[in-house]
Amino acid sequence: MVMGNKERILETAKRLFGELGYAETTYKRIAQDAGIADGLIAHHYGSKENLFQLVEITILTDLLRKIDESRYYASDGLNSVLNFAKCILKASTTPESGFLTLLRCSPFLANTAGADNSEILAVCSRVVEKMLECIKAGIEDGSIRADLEPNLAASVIFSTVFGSTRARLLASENILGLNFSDDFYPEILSILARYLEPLQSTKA
Amino acid sequence: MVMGNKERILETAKRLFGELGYAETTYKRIAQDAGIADGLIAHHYGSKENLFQLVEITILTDLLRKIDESRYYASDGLNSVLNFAKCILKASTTPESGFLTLLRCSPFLANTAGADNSEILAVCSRVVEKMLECIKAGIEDGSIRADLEPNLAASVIFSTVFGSTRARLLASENILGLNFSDDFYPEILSILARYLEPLQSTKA
Amino acid sequence: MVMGNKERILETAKRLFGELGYAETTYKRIAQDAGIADGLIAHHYGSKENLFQLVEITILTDLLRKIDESRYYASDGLNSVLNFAKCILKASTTPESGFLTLLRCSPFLANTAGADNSEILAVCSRVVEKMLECIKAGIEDGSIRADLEPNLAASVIFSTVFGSTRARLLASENILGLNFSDDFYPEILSILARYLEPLQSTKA
Amino acid sequence: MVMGNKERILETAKRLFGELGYAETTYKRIAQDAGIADGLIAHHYGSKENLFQLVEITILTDLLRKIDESRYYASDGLNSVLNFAKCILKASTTPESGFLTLLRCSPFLANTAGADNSEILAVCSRVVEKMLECIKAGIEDGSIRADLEPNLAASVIFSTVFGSTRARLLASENILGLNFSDDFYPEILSILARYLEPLQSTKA
DNA sequence: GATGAATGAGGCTTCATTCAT
DNA sequence: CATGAATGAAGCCTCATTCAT
Repeated sequence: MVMGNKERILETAKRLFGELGYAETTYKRIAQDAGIADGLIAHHYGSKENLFQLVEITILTDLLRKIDESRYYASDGLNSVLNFAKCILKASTTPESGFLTLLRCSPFLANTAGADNSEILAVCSRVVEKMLECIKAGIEDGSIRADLEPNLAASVIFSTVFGSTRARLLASENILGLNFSDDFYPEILSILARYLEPLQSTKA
Repeated sequence: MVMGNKERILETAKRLFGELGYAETTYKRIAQDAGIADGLIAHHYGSKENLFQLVEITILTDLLRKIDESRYYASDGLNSVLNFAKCILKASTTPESGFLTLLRCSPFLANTAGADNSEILAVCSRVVEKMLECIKAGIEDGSIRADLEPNLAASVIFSTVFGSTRARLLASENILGLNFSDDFYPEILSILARYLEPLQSTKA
Repeated sequence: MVMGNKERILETAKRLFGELGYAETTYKRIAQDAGIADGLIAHHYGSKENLFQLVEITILTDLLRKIDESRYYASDGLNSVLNFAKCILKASTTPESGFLTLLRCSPFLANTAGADNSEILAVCSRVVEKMLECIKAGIEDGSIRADLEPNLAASVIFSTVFGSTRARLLASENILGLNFSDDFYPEILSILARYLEPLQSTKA
Repeated sequence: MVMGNKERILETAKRLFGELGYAETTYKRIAQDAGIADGLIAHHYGSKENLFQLVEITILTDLLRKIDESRYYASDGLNSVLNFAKCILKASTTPESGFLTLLRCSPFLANTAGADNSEILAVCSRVVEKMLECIKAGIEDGSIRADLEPNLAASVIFSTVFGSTRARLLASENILGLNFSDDFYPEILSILARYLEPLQSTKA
């Protein structure tokens, strides 16, 4: 199937926002990389801010779908949380997912002052709520320890997962002396598992 | 003591880079906020990129000093690692520290393509190495479990700590539905402690 | 035929570089005189330096064409050299030729340090080589005295011809007490002719 | 003798105007090269334009003195003209003379529009008049052919001499394919001599 | 005399956006 | 839908010049 110009612009923008950041991704650059005329971008998407938001929403929506799929394979609440985390970690290693854009240009950080983020925030909220659901289900079914406050746990999980993807990105750009080996993500997941699981001592 | 213009520019820039990000922090804005003429910035600091790097280095160096101080109070390797983490978490709640700038404009993300980051990276490396020292000392003195690979542990710690500061920042900007309560940072610290400590079962 | 904006910019720049020199020919001035917006200059020509080089090349190329034409009317080598000189002298009295720009902003003198002149120099070299051809042809056909070293002769001819156009320009700007009468260029040509011709004594 | 700051500024400026041209010779650059503070230039010389004019006048006055000296050695009018030319050619090969500045920043071409050149022009006029004197003396004493119109002859001489110094400069900057050998200036002088001398045939 | 901080105008250039074709 | 010329605001930076010390 041939990709239409409109879609090609979106794909190119998704990649460039991730590689260059919001400010350095220009209309001209997008047009060049997509092989179309400057004006066509505005023609299809209006403003740069608008295009950016659409990119973010697309990425988040795709991620959300993946997360939903992953739940299907989870045997209990704990596993649905861990699968959730795995989805995010996997996206961070999949260039086409556009996850890089999320990291570089967090909707919160990249946009021009005063822009209307409400749409993006709505999708973000859905992600958060889905996580809360998973946690609560885990507490319910006994796979997650009952003394956890769901909101706090969600905060911990998101910060740990996104923190590790971001750290890995920085390391991959050759910045710190640290090597992020293949053990890194598994280590993060095991920490999360230990954090969520009921105390093992009782099992022994 | 009265602050000279040169220092005032640096302070203003530190704040603005944190609040607005690199791209939206303009000469004009800095000059207005500092109450001086546009040209003075270039006079004292050469270029925007240069000023930015100086800001980052200042922040990182201050942080490094705090970390060194914190080690004085640590009884063993484990505690020096945890104090290290506490220093970073504390900086994230101290506006004057400029930590916000670090989060928004990671040296890795903010600068224009092709800039020379070597100086900043040198300071970053010192932070990383200091952490590695702490971990190794802990393994040596038995306060940290011996089966940990120091590099992997450092990766985990940095990603967890910076991830949590970043998540808290995003939440503080009212972005997610999550409330980051006062329990959040303690929770992060306790997770790290559990991750590093030798297995408790022997104590029982 | 209506002149497009792109061409109008080039024409305006050609004139202004000649009248004001490189440094004082500003984007704003070009835009005003051409009746277009500042940004259009960069849009069409990239940079001021680039525009300047294009102007120079255009002028030199036009001159080269005239020189080629003039050769058609030359009966022998000597005449082709003299026609060559006449072409340059004529250009210096033809405002549209842009010759003034050549005098004011010699490629050698006007550009900012470190610019890439190679293209201009290539055209210059073609002018020089064409002159050498003419001289050698004249020596061959006996119309130019055989004891002349072609390189030296070319140096003399160029310095004399360009020197006279430059002196005339300065005088025309009312600078010296000297009046450059209509006899001036003919006098220069006759000096060149005497310099090149075989000794007349043989004719007598 | 130690050079005072004021004099050092003048010397440095003389050199830099020659090397860089008017526009690219900045206060900062002069101050750096002279090893003094920025503000001192304005303190001593007022404006850049003023400093430039002083430089030019200094150069021209020095040249005028040399020309006067050369006349002392001339046996007749023709020789005084040729010595005059020799003085100029010699200055063009003497860096300290500042002649380069005359070539690069002809008073006529370099200054900002609307500047008051009257002082420089006065010195220029003295140079021109001195040349006219020499020519007339030569006609008077029979060493220069009587049918020459003095003004025209002066124009020819100046344009030829300055033209050759300028061409040599361009060549020395490696610009054309032409090599300006040591024969060049002698050739120019011999052409001038032939131009001025009474017809030799009568002597034979 | 000497310093160098400070000013502010202006230069080149980039860029999102508009619009005629 | 598509092009790319055109706009003009704004950004970074340079620079001559002033001035307090």
